[in-house]
Amino acid sequence: MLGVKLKELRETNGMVQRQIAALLEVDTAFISKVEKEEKQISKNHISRLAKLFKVSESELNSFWVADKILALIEDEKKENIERILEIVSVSKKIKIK
Amino acid sequence: MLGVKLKELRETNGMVQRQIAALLEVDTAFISKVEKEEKQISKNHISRLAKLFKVSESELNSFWVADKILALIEDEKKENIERILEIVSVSKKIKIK
DNA sequence: CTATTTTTGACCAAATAAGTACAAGTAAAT
DNA sequence: ATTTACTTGTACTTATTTGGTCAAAAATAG
Repeated sequence: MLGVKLKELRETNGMVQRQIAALLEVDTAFISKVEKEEKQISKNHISRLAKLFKVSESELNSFWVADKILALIEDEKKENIERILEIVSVSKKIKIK
Repeated sequence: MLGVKLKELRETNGMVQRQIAALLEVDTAFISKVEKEEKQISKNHISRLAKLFKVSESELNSFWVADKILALIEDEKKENIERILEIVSVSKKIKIK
C-alpha cells in the first residue's frame, strides 16, 4: 500500500530511488524493497517524505499503520478478519465506513 | 482483551494460574502478566487454551490479533484510527458491523 | 555498447517481544 | 501466628522480527 503510493509520488515528481535514498540516508536497495512492499520504512521517515512530496503526513502515517495491520492479518480468513476488526472498532468505539 | 478473557475462563473453570502455566510450560509469573495485559502469550499457545477451556480457537485467535492491532494504534488519534481501519477494510474488501 | 537505475539475495545489528528468576506481597486455612 | 497456595513487581535473559547493508545481477535509457 504505502510502498506503491511512494513509488507513484516519486515518479510523478520525476525522481529516482537514489534521490529518495539520499534524503532518508538509506541504501537504494532498501528503497526498492520498500516500493515493492517487501520491507517497510521506519515510522520516522514519514514526515520527511510527506514534506518532500507535499502531501499530508497523517495520511501517509495512516497507510503506514494500515500496512502493519495488513501484515498482521494476512494469514487470517476473511470471516476472522471481519470479527477482528469488529473487536477493534468496538473496543475503540469507532464506526467504519 | 484476551488476558481478561483468559482470566475469566480460568476462574469459571475453577483453575489457578499455576495450572495454566503447567499446561503451557511457562512460568506462573508470566501467566499473571498475561492476565493483567502486561504481556501477550505467543500465538501457538492459543490452541491449547482453546482446547482446555473448550471454546472456539478462532475466537481466541481473533482476540489475540485484535490485541496486537490495538497495541499498534494505541497512540493514534480517533480520526486517524477511523481512516486506518477504513484503508484496511477497503483493501481486504470487508464490511465492518 | 555502456552508464545509470532498479532489483535480488544473503546477511547483519538493533530493537522488540516472549519468557524467566526470584523476592516479596496477599489471603486463606489450619 | 505460621504454613501453604497463589499472585505481583522488578530486573534480567533469550528468541524473533525488522530495518537496513553490500555486492552483484538484471533492466532500462542514452
